[in-house]
Amino acid sequence: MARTQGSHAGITGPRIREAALRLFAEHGFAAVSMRQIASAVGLQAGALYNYTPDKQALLFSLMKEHMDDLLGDLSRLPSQDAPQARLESFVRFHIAFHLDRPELVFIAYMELRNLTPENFRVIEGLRRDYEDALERILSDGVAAGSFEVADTKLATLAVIAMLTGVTTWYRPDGRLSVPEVQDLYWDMVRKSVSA
Amino acid sequence: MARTQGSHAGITGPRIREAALRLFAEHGFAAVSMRQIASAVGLQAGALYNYTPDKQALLFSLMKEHMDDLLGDLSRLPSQDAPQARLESFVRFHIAFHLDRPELVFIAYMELRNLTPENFRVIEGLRRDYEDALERILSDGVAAGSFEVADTKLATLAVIAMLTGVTTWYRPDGRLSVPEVQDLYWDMVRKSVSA
DNA sequence: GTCTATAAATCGATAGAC
DNA sequence: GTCTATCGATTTATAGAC
Repeated sequence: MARTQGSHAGITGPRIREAALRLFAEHGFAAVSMRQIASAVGLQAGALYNYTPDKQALLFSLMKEHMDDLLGDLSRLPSQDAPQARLESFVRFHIAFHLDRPELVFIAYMELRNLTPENFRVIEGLRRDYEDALERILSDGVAAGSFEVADTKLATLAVIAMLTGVTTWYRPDGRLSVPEVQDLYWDMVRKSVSA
Repeated sequence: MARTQGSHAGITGPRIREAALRLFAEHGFAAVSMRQIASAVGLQAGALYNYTPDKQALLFSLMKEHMDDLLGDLSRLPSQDAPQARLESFVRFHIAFHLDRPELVFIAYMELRNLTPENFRVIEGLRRDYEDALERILSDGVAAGSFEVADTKLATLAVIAMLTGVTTWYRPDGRLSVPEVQDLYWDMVRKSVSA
């Protein structure tokens, strides 16, 4: 089955998503026009609608794939270790994953309010699943006497907020390497939930 | 000097700022039109330009005032105490201040990219002043042997990120009171910088 | 100080040619 | 699959009456 002349299916789609990702992260979903996205890929605006039914679906698709990747990678972490080891794995994973895709992280947080209600519920549910995984580690650690945490739900949100904040300041050419950042954050998290 | 008929100077201005604040926080700066703001205050769009030269100045004004309030209140905290006491004051202050104005906090972080370059530099400088105040506390504590922090700059950003995250989940009618939240976060912060 | 009216530009999305 | 052209709505901001 030969491709139609001028067709770039399989390559144009991803390029559109990458351009949208970059532009949404830089200017915000509402501030970016379909014409801007098309221009960044070398297309006219109308051609975008061969790849997405509308602008909203493009945003949702980016966020959904991001959350699926996050939960997919998370599920591959060792889950039989002691709570302290699982917490360390979580901390190092969270930092590495988020530093690897700062634009997606930014969008997944900043553009929640630009999702339609039903799309919002989907993303919010996935986010909740992720939080629950960390809370489970903390609860197990408290039950085992490894951690001393007065409120596991609050501690979960506090740790995630602390770790995710790394994307706001980390620069690859900066003072610290990723492993150094992981070590420093792990040290703080470890102490914050210790007895 | 009698006021012109129909004039509401001194009351309309603040009402416009409050409406803009609420709408920006809910939908984002770029997604809110001057007509929406005017409508929320019972005006036509043109009337807004008696109070702000343009939409950008309205956003900047909200963010600038917020940062000035933050630094003003911060400067009134006791600064002669021991590092541990100063850190506790900072943590409790940060939480109380931010929970008291979640919409401004949200905007001051989310809409940075919608500021013009010169306006961005102003806000970024004030934010840096605030971070420096916390880093000073941590550095003093390390020098005094009260804290054990491997990297005071990273610890500063980590603590601020953790604390500011409270605005994303706290609800006044929720499970925890503000003092309870302050206690829980202070416990985690205290341990995270301890020896 | 607020209004109506409007300028000038841009928006998302669609239709139809190729 | 991409193009040109366009619809209809909306945008910021301004001009001028009152």
